[in-house]
Amino acid sequence: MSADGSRRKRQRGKGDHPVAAQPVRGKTVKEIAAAANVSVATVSRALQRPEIVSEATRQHIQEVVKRLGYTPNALARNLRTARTRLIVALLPDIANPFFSEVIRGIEQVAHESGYSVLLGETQGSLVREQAYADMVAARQADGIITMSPRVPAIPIQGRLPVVNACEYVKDSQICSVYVDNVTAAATAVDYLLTLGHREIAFIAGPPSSPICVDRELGYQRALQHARIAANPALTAVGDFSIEAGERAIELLLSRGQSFSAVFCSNDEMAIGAMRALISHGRRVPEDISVVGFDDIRFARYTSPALTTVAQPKNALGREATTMLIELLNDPAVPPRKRVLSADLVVRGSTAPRSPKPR
Amino acid sequence: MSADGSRRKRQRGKGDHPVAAQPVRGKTVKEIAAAANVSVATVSRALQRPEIVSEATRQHIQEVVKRLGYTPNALARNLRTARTRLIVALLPDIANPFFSEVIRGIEQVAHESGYSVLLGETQGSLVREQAYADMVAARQADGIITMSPRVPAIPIQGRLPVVNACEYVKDSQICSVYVDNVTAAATAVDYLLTLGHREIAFIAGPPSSPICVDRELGYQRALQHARIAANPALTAVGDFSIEAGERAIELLLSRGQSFSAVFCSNDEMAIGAMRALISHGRRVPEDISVVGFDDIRFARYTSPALTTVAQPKNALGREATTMLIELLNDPAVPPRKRVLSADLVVRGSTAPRSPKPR
DNA sequence: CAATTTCATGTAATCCATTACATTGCACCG
DNA sequence: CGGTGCAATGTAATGGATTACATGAAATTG
Repeated sequence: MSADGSRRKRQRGKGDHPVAAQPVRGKTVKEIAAAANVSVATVSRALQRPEIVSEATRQHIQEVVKRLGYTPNALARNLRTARTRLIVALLPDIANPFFSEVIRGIEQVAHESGYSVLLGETQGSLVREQAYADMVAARQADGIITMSPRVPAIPIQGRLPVVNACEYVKDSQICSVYVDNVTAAATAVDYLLTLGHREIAFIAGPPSSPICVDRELGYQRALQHARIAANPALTAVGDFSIEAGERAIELLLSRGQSFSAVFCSNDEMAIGAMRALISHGRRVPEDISVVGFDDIRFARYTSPALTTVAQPKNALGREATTMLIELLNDPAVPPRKRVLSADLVVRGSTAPRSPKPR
Repeated sequence: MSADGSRRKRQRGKGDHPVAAQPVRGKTVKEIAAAANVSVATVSRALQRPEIVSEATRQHIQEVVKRLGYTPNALARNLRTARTRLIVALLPDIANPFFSEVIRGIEQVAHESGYSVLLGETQGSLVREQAYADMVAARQADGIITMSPRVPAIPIQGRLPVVNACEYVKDSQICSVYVDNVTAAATAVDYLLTLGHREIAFIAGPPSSPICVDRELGYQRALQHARIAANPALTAVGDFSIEAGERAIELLLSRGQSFSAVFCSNDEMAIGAMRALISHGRRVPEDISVVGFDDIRFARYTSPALTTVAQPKNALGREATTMLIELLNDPAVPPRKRVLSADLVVRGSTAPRSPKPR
C-alpha cells in the first residue's frame, strides 16, 4: 500500500504551513532496554531514581544509554507525569533593560528549584500574551510570570498558576510582587522639592498600567503635601520609550509653561527627555533637573548620570518566582501581594533650583 | 545496595525538589466527544482540519469545546506528531540591547510560518546552552537559533536543527548568518584614518568569539593599508560590558601611549570608554574620537551620540529563522553561511584629529 | 438500477515514558 | 524447614491526541 507513500491525497487547508517530511524519531526506552537486556521499567528507573536499581544494572544501563546516545522523550514523560518543570516568563519588551535584571532573579530562583525558564516576548500584545498563556492550558508549561498589568485567561480548573511581577492587577486572587510606586514616586518628587523646585513637570506612563497611575499619584501627593497646586499643563503622557520622552518634552515646552524639574515614569523616557532638553538649549541639571524611575543599567552612563528611583529588580524576580513555585507545589496557598520598597539614587541629573529660572 | 535504608518508602535522591501533590489534569478529547455525542476522531478533526468535518458537526463540536473550556493537550499532540512548532532562541545576555532587535526579526519570521519562539538566556554558560539544546533532543522544541559562537551537542541522528545567528562557527555543516566583520571593522577604522587619526586604539572583545577576531583583523588590515605599524600597546581586551570599556581605557591611558581615537568592538564598551575618557578630562570627540560596533538603540542617545557600525539586526534574525525553518521542512537542504553587510553610522563621537594632540 | 465514488464518521493502533502491581529470589527468623 | 520481608526486576496499564483503516450512507455514473 502506498508504494510511493509520499503525497497521497494530502489535502490541506489554505492557512496551513508547509509540513516537514521528516518524522525523525529518536531512540526509545524500548531500544535501550533491549540493548541492555533489561525491561523498560528498569531503564526508566535507572534514569529517574538510580538509587532503587542495583549498582551493576545501573552502571550497565548508563553505559548503554551513553553509548547509544539516548535522551528520554520529554513529551512522553511530561504527558505521563503531568508536570513540565518549565516556567514561562512574559516580558512586554526585551529591549527594555529594566526587565533583564528581573529575569536574572527569576532564573536564579527557578534553577535553584529545578525549573527551567523560557521567555516570551509579548510586545504588549494581548494576543501574544494569550498565546503563551495557552501553553499552560496545553500543559506545555507549569506556570507563568507576567510582567504586564494583565492576567491572561487560562481555561483550567483551580488556581491559575500565574504570578504578576513588577506590575499588579486588582484581582485579589492573583499573586503579585511590585514596589510601592506611590511612595517611591513621592520620594523622588520630595527630593526635587527639597532642592527648591516648585514647578515640577511629570511625564506619565501608559494609564492602562496601575503602577503608572500609582506613580502619578505619588507625584500629586508630594505636591499636595508641599501645598503646590497641581498644574495639568505640566503633565505629558508617554509609552515608556526614549522617543516618547523626547516628544513629551517637546509638548511641555510648546505649552510655554515654565518648569525647573521633570519627573519621568521610567528611565528611558528620562533619557529621551534629557536629550530633548539639551537639544533645546536647556542644561541638565543647571537649568532643569531630571529624575527617572527604574534605575536601568544605562542610567549610570548617561551624561549627566541619571538620578532615578531604583527598583529592586533582582528581588522582584526572585520573589515572584518563589511565589509561583510555592503555588505550583501547593495550589492551596493563599494568594498574596508582596510590596517591596524602592530607593532614590541621586546622581548628576538633579541640582538645586537655580536662582534665575528659564 | 542502600545499606543505609533509613527512610524506607518514598526514599528520594538528595538533589530532589519537592513534588507537587497536584496532578490536576484537564479535559480530554474523550470528554468532549462524549459531550458532543461523536467519536474522538471527529473531535480531533473538527479542531485540526475543520474543512473535512460536516458543517453541522463542526459547529456543534466547537460549541461544546467552548462551553466546556477545552484546550487540547499539546504534549500528547506533539508526542504523536513529533513536531512542536516551537523554536528556542539562545541569547547570551538579555541585558545586551543588541539582541533585542535580532529577536524581533526572529519572531516575525517564526510567526509568519506558524512557529512560536521561546528565549533562553544562557549568560554565556555552556551548561545553560546545553540544557536548552537538550530540549530539542527531548523533543520539546523543533530547532534552535543560537547567538553564541558555539553549537551545543544534540544527540540526534541527522542534521542538527541549529542555526547560528550573529556569530558563526567553523563547522561547515552549521548554517550561519552574520555580517562581514572584517570589512565592517576596516570601514570604521578607515573612516578614522580619513579624519586624520594615526594613533588608533582598539578595544577588542572576547577572543573566543570568531567575530571578535574578525573585528580585530579588520582593524589591523585597515592600519596596514595605511602603512601604519600595529602597536600592541594600543590594544586592550574587554568582555563587551560597559565596565570593560571603562577598564580598557584606564589600561590604555596607564600605558602612557598617546592616541587620538578608539575603535571598540561593541557599543557598550564604547559607552564605557567615552565615560572613562570624559572622567579623565579628555573631551569626546575634540580630543579623542570613539567608534563603536552594533548600533544599539542607546548609541543614538549618548552624548555625544555614538558613531558606530550598524549591524542589520532585524535582517540577521529574519534570515536565521528563515534558514532554520527551511532546514526543519527539509533536512536535506545544504548548509550555508550567509554574510550580510554592515554600515558605518556617523554621529557625534568622531571628529577630525585635532592639531594639538593630548 | 447496479456499480463506483465520495463523504462523514467511527474503531483502534500508535507515539514514548512512567509506575502500580506482580513476580522472583534470597536472607533471616523462630 | 516453612514463613516473612525485602530488594530487584518485570508486565502491563496509563496519560491524551492523532490518524490509518474500516464502515455505512449518499451521490454519481454508465
